[in-house]
Amino acid sequence: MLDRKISVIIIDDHPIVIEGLKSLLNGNPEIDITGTFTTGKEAVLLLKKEYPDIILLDINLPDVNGIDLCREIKTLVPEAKILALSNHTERNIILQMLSNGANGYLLKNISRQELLKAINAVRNGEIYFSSEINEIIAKPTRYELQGIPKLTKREQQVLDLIAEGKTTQEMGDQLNVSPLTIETHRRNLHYKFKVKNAAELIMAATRCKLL
Amino acid sequence: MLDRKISVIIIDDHPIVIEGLKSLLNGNPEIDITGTFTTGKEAVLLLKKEYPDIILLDINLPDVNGIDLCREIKTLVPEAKILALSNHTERNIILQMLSNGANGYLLKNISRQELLKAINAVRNGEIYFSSEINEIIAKPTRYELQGIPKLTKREQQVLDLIAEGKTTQEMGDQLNVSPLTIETHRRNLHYKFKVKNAAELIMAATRCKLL
DNA sequence: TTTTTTCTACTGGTTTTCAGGTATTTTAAA
DNA sequence: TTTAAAATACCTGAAAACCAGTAGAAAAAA
Repeated sequence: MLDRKISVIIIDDHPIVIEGLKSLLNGNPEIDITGTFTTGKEAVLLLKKEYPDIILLDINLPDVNGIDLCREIKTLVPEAKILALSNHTERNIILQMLSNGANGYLLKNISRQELLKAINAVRNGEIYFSSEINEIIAKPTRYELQGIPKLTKREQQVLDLIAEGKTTQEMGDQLNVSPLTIETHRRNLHYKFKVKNAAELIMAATRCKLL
Repeated sequence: MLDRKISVIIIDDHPIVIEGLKSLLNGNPEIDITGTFTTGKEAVLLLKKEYPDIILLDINLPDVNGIDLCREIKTLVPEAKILALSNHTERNIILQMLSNGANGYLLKNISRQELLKAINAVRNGEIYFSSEINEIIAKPTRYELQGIPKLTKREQQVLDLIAEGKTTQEMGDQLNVSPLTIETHRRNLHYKFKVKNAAELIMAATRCKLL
């Protein structure tokens, strides 16, 4: 490891977070922060020229979705280790980041010690989670286990209108289809969410963040 | 202003944020960070001895609610200016902070320039909001304007059961009252939330965080 | 204690949803 | 291009929800 420093780049739109990470890492002589970016585009441009060891990646970016960006970065520089950095504690977001190639997931309340531990872990090819994240992954709720139903465009439209309190008749008028068609979509929504009426449907959809 | 430096204390449970704020403010010779705290209790203890000019206060703290803490701090050191620092963009949280004595509200994506601007503004007795916050305050949504309905115990019970997908009949059995009574409660819920069916009711109640 | 609110229950309606179907056309995938 | 999925449309009967008004008893607040 004494051949060269660990190069780290930071992608986060919050100046506070960038400065904070710099400050937490700067004390360490092995680490060299080679770039900080506030947008996904900027970061991607640099990655076409430079190849960092570690990428600290925020999920909430102004220009692109961090989850998609993760995949893009992994294809661009597959050997770089990506550490997701976020306040999101939703199980499926964490899993999506992993499936898109992240090597670890950290919450923003992380300490200097744990940050360094995480960086070392992913350098050694391990997958690292901060302790809260470990628990979230280990304890899926009933809804998370049953998965998020995949809705068609029409079904999503109908779902949105149901949430607005529209009646089947009104929805038919608005979408220019027969109310009988709307009833079919409604029935399919009930089936997909395993619920038996509109109230329960809205609850289920809300939990799945589909509303 | 040349008599002494502006003393600032920071209350935030994220090391990254504390380091970030320090780093953003340290360059300024007029500012002196006299303390950083990761819990509300620690901060309150210090405030009984020292009186800072500016308090940068996070709303999400592990031990206490930042909104309550704001009031406590304001009673303890009324002359100190409190700048709330948070990612919350919900209108009523912002207003609660103000009503509890905050002198400004900043989002955590703030830049160094704006942070300094905010500190100067509150020092001069102004109330400061970052631009996004200004917009949120200026544009209340329909729900925010109409306020949160006050429900009776029974109504809340019925609402919960509706959210579980229970029918009027089932609710009557479960609460040992006539289904006709449940219908009355249902009707009153619709009236209070200004909605016309169960789906809309669940949406409205969810927005009001009553579910 | 008086007043108000809450909970309860009823009548008599109308409207909407729900749960079975069937079937054609359009769109997307293999 | 064949196949599969999605969207469309229609039907019926039963169940549930919704509306509008009334009104007594119990509980809480003034």
